[in-house]
Amino acid sequence: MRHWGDPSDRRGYHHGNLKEALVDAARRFIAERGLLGFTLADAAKLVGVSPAALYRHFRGREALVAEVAFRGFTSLAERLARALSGSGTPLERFTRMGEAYLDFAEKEPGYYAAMFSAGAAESGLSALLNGDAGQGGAFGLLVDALRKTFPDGFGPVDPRFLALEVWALSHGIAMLDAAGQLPKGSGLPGKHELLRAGVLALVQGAMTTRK
Amino acid sequence: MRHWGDPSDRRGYHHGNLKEALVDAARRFIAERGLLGFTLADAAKLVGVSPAALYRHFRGREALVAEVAFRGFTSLAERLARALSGSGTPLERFTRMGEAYLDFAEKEPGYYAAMFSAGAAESGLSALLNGDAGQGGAFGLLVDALRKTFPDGFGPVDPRFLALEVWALSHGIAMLDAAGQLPKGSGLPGKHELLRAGVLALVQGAMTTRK
DNA sequence: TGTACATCAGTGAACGCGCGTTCACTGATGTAC
DNA sequence: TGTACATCAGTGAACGCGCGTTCACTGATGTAC
Repeated sequence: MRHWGDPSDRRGYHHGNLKEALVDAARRFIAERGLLGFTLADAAKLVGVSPAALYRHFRGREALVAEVAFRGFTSLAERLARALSGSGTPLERFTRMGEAYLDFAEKEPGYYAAMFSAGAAESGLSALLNGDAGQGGAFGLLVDALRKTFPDGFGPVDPRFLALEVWALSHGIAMLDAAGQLPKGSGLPGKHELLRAGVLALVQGAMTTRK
Repeated sequence: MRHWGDPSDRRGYHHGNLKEALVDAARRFIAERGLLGFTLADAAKLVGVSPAALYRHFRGREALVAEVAFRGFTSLAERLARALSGSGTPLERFTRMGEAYLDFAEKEPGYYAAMFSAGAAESGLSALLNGDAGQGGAFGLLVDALRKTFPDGFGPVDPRFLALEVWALSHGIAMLDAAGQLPKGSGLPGKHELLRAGVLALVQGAMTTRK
């Protein structure tokens, strides 16, 4: 079986799938070495192409990273939607969505780093985040999920406010985990339980808030 | 008044306070341009010294960044401790501690970025985080604060577990805010209210958890 | 108090390196007739 | 079907740059006698 991104993919002079292969290589290098450690030269070499070939498909390094981030947001939204549309009670599905988020951050650190890098917010990617669920926006998806999971609402609390809290907690756990700053072997439950219990507490806290 | 870090500080051939000035310059540059954008050459120039002078005080770039991170942890722990030892009810002081955390992340992005950079966990700095409160560990401080603020405990929930949740939420809010990914002008309350309400919900959630 | 000397914080020039990017080019592909 | 030609995805060599780091050095400081 042949894999894109492998130098042996080359079908002669034309690669045939260079753009995809470059995005894939970038994602992998960012995952391995971080956004700092990723270089165009390495990506080109991995793909089996000269460094200059990249410029047929991207304006430059920044554009390539932005493309990785873009695909990351798309992929994340897909996974969250899939987790949410599974079987079980609404609360179970909502919980599974949280797990899917942490899994994504852990298994796709390349995507995740690109998505939340310094320049990501400026390059119009935030629309992907804050867009409606129908437009594939991950945040909109979360808000919708909250509305469906808890149809009675949260009293005076705006679902978007609650969604922000859930997201911030998820993001914080994911970042601390990625940085190796969650205590290991302390006898404490792991990150998934951390998120599950935290989300439950946030939701319950919102529901018991009365004007 | 003269400031360290200003080229005019030079008292002739010997700087007199070069180490401090370099750490300060590094912190400022990291704040302005991020960890990627910070260079030793810029720091040396700002301080008014040749790039080579740095090597009298640090083994290299990495060591300088580690020193910035070290001071960041120390400074954060001090501020948290100060916020906690103020006036008011325990809950008020605990809330103020959360605000101090967010303020630190916002006002000292140089420290914060260095503290939570990729290499920070490996360089023994995690001890500063996870150490006891008596040793100045910020996390230990948080655990202690929870114990004192809620002397009745949290039923079956380990205070360290709750502290992790609070910290992850704080960190997540701070990171999203720094990346410009918290929605602005949406009519939603700001980050401080986000943290206050979130922490309250987490604490209440823990208190109402019964085996 | 004055002098010799050890110490050490600085200089400044240079280094090797690897980066992102450019350029004129060439080989492959697809289409018109 | 065969040929001419436009298109365009690749090459490969080179670029300028700025980085972190080194080196032999020099000037200032402090101490012993």
